[in-house]
Amino acid sequence: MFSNGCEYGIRALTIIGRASKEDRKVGIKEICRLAKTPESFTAKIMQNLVRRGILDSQKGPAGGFYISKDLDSITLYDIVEAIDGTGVFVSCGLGLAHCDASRPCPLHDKFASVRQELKAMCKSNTLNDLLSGLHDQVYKR
Amino acid sequence: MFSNGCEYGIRALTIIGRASKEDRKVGIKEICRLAKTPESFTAKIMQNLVRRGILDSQKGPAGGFYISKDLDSITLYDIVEAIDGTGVFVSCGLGLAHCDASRPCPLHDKFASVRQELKAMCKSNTLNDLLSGLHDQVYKR
DNA sequence: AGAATAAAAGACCTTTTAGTCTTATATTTG
DNA sequence: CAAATATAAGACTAAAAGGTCTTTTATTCT
Repeated sequence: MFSNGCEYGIRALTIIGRASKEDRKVGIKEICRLAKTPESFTAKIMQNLVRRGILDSQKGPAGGFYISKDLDSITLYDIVEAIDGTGVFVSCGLGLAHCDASRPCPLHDKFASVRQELKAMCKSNTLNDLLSGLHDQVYKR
Repeated sequence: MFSNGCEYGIRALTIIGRASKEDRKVGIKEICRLAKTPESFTAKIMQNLVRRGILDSQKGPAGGFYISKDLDSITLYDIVEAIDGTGVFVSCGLGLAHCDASRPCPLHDKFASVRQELKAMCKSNTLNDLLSGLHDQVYKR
């Protein structure tokens, strides 16, 4: 459904979000240790999210990643869009470039409603919502 | 959502299914011309589906692909499973190997219901159902 | 039987995704 | 200012997905 990078990104953001609630910055090593994600790859994803304004970072000692925005203002949709784009929310189930209500593929209506529910779910869940489901050992292997 | 190969496979099957209703076999060239899919790649997918018993084929002149099963007995789920496997129907939204109701990831419940709707949709739609939405120029570019 | 036709098989190539590693840059602290 | 620390940037490598091409095998038709 989502790319590996996107899954890693979401997991990492929950770790950072939790720390941010305690006004703590988190280094990439700690993020990846807790999120169980590959370090260099995750770092690259984080940098992309910083550029897109979802995340903040500070270099140097006592630096790390943190979130300055309201955790309720960052939706799952925002995160997925930033990493994977909107394809999963809008593309035709049969991969057609020109599939819409006026020229529907055989799957159009049925697929559209699934996509719609996915989209609604992602729009209605914020990073803060995810934190309530994040107990200490969630990402244990 | 589905792989390219899976999308091609579904499109190709609608072409073959329609022909099978008229007791016609279809060659790979005609299938790909109508389904707008790449020929060699589609052929490979068809061969996989033949091996898995979803599709039948006959070599030689006047040969081609056809479906001998009841078109109502082949669900979208069967097709997706044959080509992409069951991953999309069962995997954790955050990519965790051990995510379930007893040890849920922060997204588990919300994601499970989307996945569930996708699964239900795929199980309840048969190849025959798709044919009613297939008018002549559906896969026109 | 021989020629033509069509799928089967599998080697091969290309592109994208996934992931690593090295070097540079910024920040803090002593 | 120097040393240490941490992110930024980007070149690089590996693996998977996507796709092509050639050869073989089965079937039909003359």
